[in-house]
Amino acid sequence: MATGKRQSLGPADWTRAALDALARGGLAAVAVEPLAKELGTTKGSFYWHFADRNALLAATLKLWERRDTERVVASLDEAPDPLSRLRRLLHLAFSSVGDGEAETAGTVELALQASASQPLVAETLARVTKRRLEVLSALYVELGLAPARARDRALLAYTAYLGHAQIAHATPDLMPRGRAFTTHVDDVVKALVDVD
Amino acid sequence: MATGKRQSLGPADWTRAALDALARGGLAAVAVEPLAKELGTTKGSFYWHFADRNALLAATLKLWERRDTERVVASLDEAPDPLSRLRRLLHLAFSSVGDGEAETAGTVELALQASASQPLVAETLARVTKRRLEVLSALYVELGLAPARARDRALLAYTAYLGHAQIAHATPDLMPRGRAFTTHVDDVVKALVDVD
DNA sequence: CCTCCTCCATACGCCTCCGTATGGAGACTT
DNA sequence: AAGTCTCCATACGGAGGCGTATGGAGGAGG
Repeated sequence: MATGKRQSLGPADWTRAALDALARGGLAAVAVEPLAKELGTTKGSFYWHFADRNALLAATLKLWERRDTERVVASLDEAPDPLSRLRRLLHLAFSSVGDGEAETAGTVELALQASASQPLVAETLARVTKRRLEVLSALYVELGLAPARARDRALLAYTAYLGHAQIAHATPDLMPRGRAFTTHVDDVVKALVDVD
Repeated sequence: MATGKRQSLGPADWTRAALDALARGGLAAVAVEPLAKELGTTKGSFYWHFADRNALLAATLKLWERRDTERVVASLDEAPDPLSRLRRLLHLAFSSVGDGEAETAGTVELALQASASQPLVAETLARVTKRRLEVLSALYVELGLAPARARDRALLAYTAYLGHAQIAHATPDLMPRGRAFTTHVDDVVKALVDVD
């Protein structure tokens, strides 16, 4: 009977905090003692629920991957024709990355991308990226492209998204703002959808 | 040995080693004691030539930026017409990033991109990115695009390059190999050059 | 030869993080 | 009420990094 309102912490609290820290400060920020301080507790609590830091990392990555998968399949509906779906998907992805100041989306992904030397990170990143590429590729196939070319275009679209997120995060001053941002996204989507 | 005839180390040796370490292990690898061990010396040497770690970082970033600038202006010649130049530039950039195993180019850039929280890093990264975008933008203008659209296309090309490098570095298994890689790059260049 | 000045080695204190050991404070059972 | 189990606090040892202090080794100059 653990559900309900317990005042004591569970593993879920730690993974949630770790995911937050990961988004804010990268992989290095997923550290036991700082997280403990942030949660108002001590390491004693952590090492009760987890074997070591790596176990927390694994759980955190799992949580992120699960959320991401849900998000992907969720956004896959809406709009019947493939062209609209692709447009909508790209537009959402590129817009969410960060106009102005709100930089909520994609920061975890960038943090992981930066720490791909860690095997655990590399694995989950590979899985997620693979899945996204498959989704994109399928959409291009629906648009009438041959599988090989569809995969190329999917890769281009995804790399563009990645770099877009990268710029928006690292050097946001070089990203157009407000109206210019909107037109830029429109232009990008147009270029990526256009399959001559 | 190579440069002068001094067997004692100078600041240049440290910055070169630091740049290497930066490419290999990211910003965290630019650490005094590990570098000292690698150079076969101790911290005593380092703190004679530099005030602190931050000074080394500044010098290292400066070195990279200088090299990068030279590389950019050097690759800007060759080929008379703008379309050939753009093609050549993009092809070079995307190809150098890492077919197969050789991952020499762009790793420093990715390391910096990952550590943009550091103000020093953010500054130099912004300068370099800005300059590259200007070069690309100018090329698109030469191709006949209006300045605003040229800048959008330049940003798209650069973000695609960034993401391309990102994928090649973090999840190289998802990048086509050999012949497929070549055709992919061709396809990408074609899509980026095409300005309908 | 002696001295000074450059360059580096060694040793130290401080900090942050990891992981372990151990001793409770509560709650829950019997 | 006593025992037991869950969860956490505290204390400890170790590793690795930063920066400082201090003492040479060795050549340049007098």
